[in-house]
Amino acid sequence: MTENLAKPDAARDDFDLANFLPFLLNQAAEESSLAFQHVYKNRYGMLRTEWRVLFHLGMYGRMTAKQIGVRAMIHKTKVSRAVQRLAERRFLTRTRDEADRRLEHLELTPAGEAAYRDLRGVARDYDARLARHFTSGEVALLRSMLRQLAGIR
Amino acid sequence: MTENLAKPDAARDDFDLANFLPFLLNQAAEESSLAFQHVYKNRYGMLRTEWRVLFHLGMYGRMTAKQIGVRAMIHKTKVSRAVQRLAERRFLTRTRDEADRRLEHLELTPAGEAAYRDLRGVARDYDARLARHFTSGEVALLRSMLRQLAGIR
DNA sequence: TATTGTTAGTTACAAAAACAACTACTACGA
DNA sequence: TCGTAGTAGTTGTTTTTGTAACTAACAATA
Repeated sequence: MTENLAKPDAARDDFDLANFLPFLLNQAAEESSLAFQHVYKNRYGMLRTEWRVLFHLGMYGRMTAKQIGVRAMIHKTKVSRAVQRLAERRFLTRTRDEADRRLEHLELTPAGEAAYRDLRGVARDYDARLARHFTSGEVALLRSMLRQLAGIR
Repeated sequence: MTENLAKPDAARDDFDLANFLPFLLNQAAEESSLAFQHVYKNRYGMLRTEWRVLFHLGMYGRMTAKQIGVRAMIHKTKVSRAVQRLAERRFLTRTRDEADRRLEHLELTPAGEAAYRDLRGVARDYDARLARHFTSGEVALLRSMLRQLAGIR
């Protein structure tokens, strides 16, 4: 092997991508979501936005697409398409508001509730499994820092 | 406003999506990447995978697409397309290895180096700005936990 | 030197996301 | 009550991804 090849073991400067917070956050988010993603995808054929919409309806009950979008910081286009797909699969019902006909109230069907409860259980276990690698104080700090970084507060 | 609407301020059960680690990680990753994303996108027309490839070449010097993929945990298809686009824009050169003609050595052009140095500076400032919200101990712990969650180690 | 397996990288096609334009409806002011 | 502006939600079009199949080159071996 010639010697003018790069030595990929030593960075050429002091910048370390692996310590760059946006990069680290993305890697951690992707990796730590994989198995959960696998569950909602294979068990219910759901996409990322779909389980998020399902969870919002499951946690807070009936609300409009707009409300979901604002709370979950999801663009209305994505909410609209997620709602369509969830409605097709009979996970939720849409009811036109007669007082303000622009609004559509969304509500989980029994099937939707069942899926929500199932996935909620999976999520609880999943979260606990991730947290188990750290002390409870560390996890509390992590959540608080992430909330701050996300601007959720 | 009618009173039989959902009260979205109180969850109906004890599960809190906003504390679910994969969700929190995703939100934090998305939000905290937005402004940086804006820079590499608008200043150099780059996509996520492209700046990552650029950074790997910038940090470690000449290497093959395969090596980048393994190091950065990026699928070869994505690397291939990112390399194509970076080559079109003259940010890198591709040299066929004459000893093993399957291999292609990638190397930043002066323009690529300049873009890397510029973005590296942006990344440094950006990281410092994010870190400033916390103590240095907190940030160190955060990075270490994220690395663990990402399986980077 | 065929044969089979493996590796590096590309390409084709389907799925999904992003962005913008659009419809239907409500609110408000002249 | 007409015009204008704003809101809720949908649809169409273009980019980007994801998946899998593909080509070209090397390696090992019979």
